[in-house]
Amino acid sequence: MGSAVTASTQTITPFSYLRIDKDASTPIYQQIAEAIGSLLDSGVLPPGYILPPERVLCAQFGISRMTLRQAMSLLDREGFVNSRRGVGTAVTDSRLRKQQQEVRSFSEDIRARGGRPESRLISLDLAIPTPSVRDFFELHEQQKVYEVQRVRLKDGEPLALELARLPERLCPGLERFDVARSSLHEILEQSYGLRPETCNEEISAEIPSPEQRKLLSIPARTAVLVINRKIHMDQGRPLEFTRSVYRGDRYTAVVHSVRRSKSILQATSS
Amino acid sequence: MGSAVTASTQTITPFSYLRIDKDASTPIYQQIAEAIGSLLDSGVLPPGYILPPERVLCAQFGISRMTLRQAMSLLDREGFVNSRRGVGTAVTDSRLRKQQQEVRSFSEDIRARGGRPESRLISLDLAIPTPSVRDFFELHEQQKVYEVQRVRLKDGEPLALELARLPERLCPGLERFDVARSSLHEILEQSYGLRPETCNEEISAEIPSPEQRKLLSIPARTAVLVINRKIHMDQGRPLEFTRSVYRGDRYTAVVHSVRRSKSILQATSS
DNA sequence: ATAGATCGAATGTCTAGACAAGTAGTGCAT
DNA sequence: ATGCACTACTTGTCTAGACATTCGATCTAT
Repeated sequence: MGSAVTASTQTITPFSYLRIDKDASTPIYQQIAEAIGSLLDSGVLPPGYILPPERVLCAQFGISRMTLRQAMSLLDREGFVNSRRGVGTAVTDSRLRKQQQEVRSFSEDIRARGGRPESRLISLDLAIPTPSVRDFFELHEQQKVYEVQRVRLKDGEPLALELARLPERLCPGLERFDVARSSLHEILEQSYGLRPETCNEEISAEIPSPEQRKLLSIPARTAVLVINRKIHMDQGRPLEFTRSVYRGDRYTAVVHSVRRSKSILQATSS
Repeated sequence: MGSAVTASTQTITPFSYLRIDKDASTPIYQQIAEAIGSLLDSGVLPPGYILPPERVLCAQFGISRMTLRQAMSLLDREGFVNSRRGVGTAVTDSRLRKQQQEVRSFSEDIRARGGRPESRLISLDLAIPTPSVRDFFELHEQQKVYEVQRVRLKDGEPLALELARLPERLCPGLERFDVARSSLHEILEQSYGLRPETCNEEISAEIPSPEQRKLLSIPARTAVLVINRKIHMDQGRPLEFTRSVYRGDRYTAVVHSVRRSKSILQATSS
């Protein structure tokens, strides 16, 4: 407050009240990114608002410019702000946040939609995989996969039919767990140390089979949304291959995408 | 070659042959990111390969470490490499590239799938929008929107029925263009300077109506994939609201997602 | 053999500057 | 009034260091 950084009058901005702890274990740039990020997130600053210049912020925080720019880089990367050389750094509209599409399990998905997820186990087998499944898992002739078939419910109502396949090699003894009660992904992470990293989904529309119709209580003249998802782990190792059949009248897949940013390699565009 | 950076023997790596131009207009860190990126992309270095330490690369390129780290940051952000403190920087499996889901027009989508996109214009009207459409575009009572209805074809076969809505205010005189021949997105960008930035899609499965069945020549017992896409521009301004109906037997939506990275604000998780 | 201390090497963070390059406005000359 | 040079201010790029933190291997004492 009383510090005379420059002799001129200091404009009071919302940034004047942010404080950082230089001795904390979390790095300064992260503290600043979080502080400014939450300032933007709370809606205190309207979209288009021009932030104070970097040098002013540096002086206020008492840090070097490169450190501040590291924080700004984080904010820019996630779409909180938008810098233009020679002009300044402006607050971006919150609808424009560049969040990556996230890998979500059924449970996480339903909870994110404000529902209560449940499962009913239909079968849990150890089986010889079909060729396409074996290909995906890169297995030998004899290696088996777990096939977990469940009815998935949202708020007590049947929503989807799910067939998850996992290689036995990665999670031996899976049948000992109660896959109906706890989330399959929680079991994989906590008991086997397996973490999904990337996911590729193929979404298509189909007419339900009589069996699907019965298991999901699908009314007449209703289609189903079929999602085939392939999940990989950190070094690209295949983890899960799941086919989910959702009631078309109760479920909608949501995809968020952004404009192609100038990539390092823009070979794919013709 | 002849430079004696250190007295010890220099290991020859593929990086030894990369050259940069310090006087070029493109920044050094970007040149280096591109050079190393293309090296990784060409598959010269296998996944898991440990790059030379930063300080070695700095010496080879004759640049400062912060500059090299800026290049590495780019590569890391796009998933080309993976750094671990105390260990080193390793090449990531190419299947693990963290590409953002991209905004694609129908034409771009079909071309990316290796097909030839075409259009047949059904109607182009200037109409009073429905409440939900008006809400999205933030329009007043009297303001109108263009409604462009087209049959979209892939390799000459009807694939989708598309109803695109655009506010008249943004693209007055749109009817003068040949929206059947050229891509709507190209017209918007080149003639009106309108560029899509983000896109939100809701994908659902439905039973086709008799009219849809006729226009798309949909066979019996086939569902349709319905995609509602809302496109925004740079400051979050709404640009386009489109409803597309795809033949379920010919089209599959593809979604790529990644594990939630440690975000600046991780408030959403309960 | 095994557990623990040590140490070298690697990335992570940060500093205090410098110059480059783009933008928008000021003010002058026409 | 109009066009143009100039200037102040902004972000972008880069340097040459410093110390911190983490990991893995080696060495040592038990």
